[in-house]
Amino acid sequence: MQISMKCSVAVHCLIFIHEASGIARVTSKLLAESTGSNPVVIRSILSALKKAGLITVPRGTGGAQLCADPAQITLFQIYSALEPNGVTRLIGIHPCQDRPCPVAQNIYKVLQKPYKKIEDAVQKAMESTTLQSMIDDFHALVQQSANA
Amino acid sequence: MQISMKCSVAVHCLIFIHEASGIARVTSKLLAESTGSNPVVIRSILSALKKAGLITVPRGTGGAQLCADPAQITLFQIYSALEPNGVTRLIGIHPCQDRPCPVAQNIYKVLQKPYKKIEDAVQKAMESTTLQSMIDDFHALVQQSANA
DNA sequence: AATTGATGTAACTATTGACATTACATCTTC
DNA sequence: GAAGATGTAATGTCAATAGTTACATCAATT
Repeated sequence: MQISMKCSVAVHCLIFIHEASGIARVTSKLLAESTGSNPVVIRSILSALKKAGLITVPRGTGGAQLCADPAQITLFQIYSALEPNGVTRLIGIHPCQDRPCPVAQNIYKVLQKPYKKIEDAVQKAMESTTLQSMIDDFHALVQQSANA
Repeated sequence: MQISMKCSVAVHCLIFIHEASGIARVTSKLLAESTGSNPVVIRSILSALKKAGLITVPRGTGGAQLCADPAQITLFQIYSALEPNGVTRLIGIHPCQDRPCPVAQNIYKVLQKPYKKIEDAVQKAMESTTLQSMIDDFHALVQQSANA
């Protein structure tokens, strides 16, 4: 399993919501068209972001809005909102502890240290990226293509 | 997709091969029993490790052996041997570049920087773990349970 | 209050990928 | 040549992901 596309879609939605703020009412249908996804999929992602306290989604009328400072929202927060077990689920160890082999009985513990190192590295990398930095990059890219 | 169990099985095999060196002839059947996996799966893993120059597997007779210093074999080498696109495949971005929305057209580029950061972090974490360090941890664990 | 358009969810389907298994050709040693 | 091992293609199985349909609920407008 990978860092699912849900994560990239979520970032997409958050940037969209930020850019549309005060301009348009952002509905799941609109986001579905922009992301090439499905309104139901979008709603489930927005629901997760909502539970994490990153956005508000008024019921009935729609119109999602950020409810936190983009500079304070990290990629790790976004990812964690979507994936219950977070970084842990990125890694799998084959089950074999019941085997009569000493390697089999200890491989799990042997792998724990290096795998934890990887998880921590991923978390740190995600925490070092904020929504604001991605919005800034987005603006720079739009500016570039406007000049071309 | 995740760092597949192939990777943990591969480490399992390499430790097994190291420990059995000079004691027993390590066949895919033996490794399958120890890992709780299947001889064919083991053979495909050994084949990848062989191509990466980490082990030798004599045809016909079997008896895999390390052909590199465990202190020089990193987890990243092991993982890269198994997964063709390495760390890149850990991450997915939804396809939407053909959409008429500026966010859709730029989201791929916006995500490249943070995702590259994650990949680099994973690679570094993997490179900092050697087979030797895992073998050492394994020995310590065996020693512990012998004392208990 | 009826209509419209939106969200919140459950349920189902389709697809993909990982792993397991079968089968068989090939190779080495005895 | 027989036995046992590897190399590999082909198939089966299962879980996870994404897409879709359906419908209850809600808020604003008329």
